[in-house]
Amino acid sequence: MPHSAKPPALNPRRNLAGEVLLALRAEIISGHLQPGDALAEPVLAKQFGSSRAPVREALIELEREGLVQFELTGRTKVRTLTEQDFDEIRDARVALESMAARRASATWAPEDSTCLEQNIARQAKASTLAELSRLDVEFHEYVMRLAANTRLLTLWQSIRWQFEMCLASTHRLQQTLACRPHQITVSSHRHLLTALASGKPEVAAQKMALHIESSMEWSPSEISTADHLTGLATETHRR
Amino acid sequence: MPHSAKPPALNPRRNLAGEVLLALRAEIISGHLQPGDALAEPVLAKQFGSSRAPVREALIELEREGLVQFELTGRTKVRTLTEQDFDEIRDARVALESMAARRASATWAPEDSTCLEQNIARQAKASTLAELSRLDVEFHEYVMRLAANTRLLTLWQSIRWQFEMCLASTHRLQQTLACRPHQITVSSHRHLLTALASGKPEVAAQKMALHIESSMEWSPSEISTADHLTGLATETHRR
DNA sequence: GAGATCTAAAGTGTCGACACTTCGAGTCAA
DNA sequence: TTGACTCGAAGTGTCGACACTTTAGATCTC
Repeated sequence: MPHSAKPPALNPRRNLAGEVLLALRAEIISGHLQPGDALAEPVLAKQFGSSRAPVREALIELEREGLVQFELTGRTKVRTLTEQDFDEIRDARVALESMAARRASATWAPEDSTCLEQNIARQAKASTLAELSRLDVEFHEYVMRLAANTRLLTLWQSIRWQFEMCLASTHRLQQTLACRPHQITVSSHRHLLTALASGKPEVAAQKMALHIESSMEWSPSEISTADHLTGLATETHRR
Repeated sequence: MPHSAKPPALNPRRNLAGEVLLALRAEIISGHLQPGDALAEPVLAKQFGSSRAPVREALIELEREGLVQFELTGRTKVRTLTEQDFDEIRDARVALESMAARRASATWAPEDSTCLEQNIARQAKASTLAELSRLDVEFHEYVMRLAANTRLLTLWQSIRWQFEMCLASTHRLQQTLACRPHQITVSSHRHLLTALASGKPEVAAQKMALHIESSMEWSPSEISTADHLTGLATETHRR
C-alpha cells in the first residue's frame, strides 16, 4: 500500500543504532527473542559486530516502544505483555485513532478509499496470520498519516509494535476458536472504511472506536511473542 | 498536590543522563535556552562536568519530548514551536485526556475531588503565570494518573513539556488581551471537576475535550520559550 | 541435605580517544 | 564588493577501557 504524501523523517539521525533497533525489534516481534529473555549490551554488541553505544541507544528506544523492560537492577529483559497491558493498549489506540479518524475524514479523498480497499483485498488473500496482522496495522497507520498530525502519529508509532503483537495474538486466538480471522478482519475494516469516507468526522471517530473495541475484544490471558511461532493458544477469554 | 497512589517508575534506570535531562529541560522551559540555540554534546558535557554519553542520552529523550530537534546534518537545536504545533498538541491532548477522563471518572473517589479542589484554590492564588501553568499541568497530570493506564500516562508525559510551554504562552496572551488568566483557568477547571466527579464517564470525557479546546483556543502565531522571560506578545489570534 | 558465604564471571555506567563530517572565518580571484 | 575556495575548528558516530555492582556457581557450615 502506498503511503500518504507526508514522509515521516521525524528523527533524521541515521546511525548504527537504527539498524540494531530494526534487527532487535524484528527478533522480538517474530518471537525469536521471547519475553523474559536477557538483553545484555556486551552480548548484543558482539552479535551485531558493534560497540555497546549503538546497542544501548537501540535498547532505550525499545524500552520506549514497550517491547523491552529495564529492571531495577539495571538489567534489560524482553517484556512480557499481560492482559492488563492488552487493555491499556486498546484504550490508548481508541484515544489516538478516534481522533485521527475524525481529522482524516474531514479531508478524505477518493484515492484514500482506493488505497484502503486494496489493503482490504490483500487482507482477504493473506496467506499467514502474521501477514494479516501486518496488513491490519498498515490500514491503521494509513489513517494515522491522513490525520496529518505528527504528534498523533509519533505517539501512535510508539505503541504500534505492542499493538502488532496483540493483534497477532488475537487473530491466532480467533482461529483456534473456529472463528475465521480473515473474514472478521475484512468485514470489520470494510465497515470502518465506509464510515471514514462518509465525510462525517464524528461518525468516523465513533466507528473507529467501535472497530478497535471489537477487534481487540478477544484478549488472551497473556500475550506472548512465542505465540507467533508455537501456535499454542491460551484458552482464557474475557467477557 | 499529592500524587495518585501509583508511582511512575516506568524507567528505573537511574543515571547521570537523568540529571542532565532534568537540567536541560528546565533551561528550555524557562527560556534560558531559546528556540534555535545549538546543543553541542561536547559543550554540554563540559558544562555538566560529564562525558558525552549521558548528554547524548538526554538529548535523545528531549527529542522524543519535542523540545529539541535533530537537524539532517546531525546537529541538535532547541526546537521552535509553530502555530501548527500548537494545534497538533491540542488535538493530541484532547485524544489522550478525554480517554483518561472517561476512565478516571469511572473510579472517582471523594479524596480525588478534594485534591483537585486544593489545586484549584492554589491556581487562584498563583503569584506568577509560570506557577499558574505549572498548577494547570499538575491538575491534568493527576487525572491522567487516575486513569490507571501506564500507556496513556507515558504517551501524555511525552508531550507534557510542549504542552506546558503552550500553556504559559496562552496565559500570557490572555493577560495582554486584558482577560484575567487566573479567573478563566480557575473557573474552567471548576466546571471540569464537577463533570469528572459526576460519575458519568461520557460526560467527563466530553467536558474534558471542551475544556482543552477552550483553554487552548488562544493560539499565538509562534510559541517561543523566550515569551516566558521577555513578556513580549505576538498579537496574532486565531478565529 | 539445607542454608549461608565466598568469589569469579558478567553487566552497567561512564569516560576519553579517534576518524570522519560539517561549519565558518579568512583568503583569493573576478 | 561579491562570490568561490581553503583550511583549521568544532561536532557527531563509534570504539575500547575501567570502576563498580550484580549474578550465579562453588564452597563451607550446621
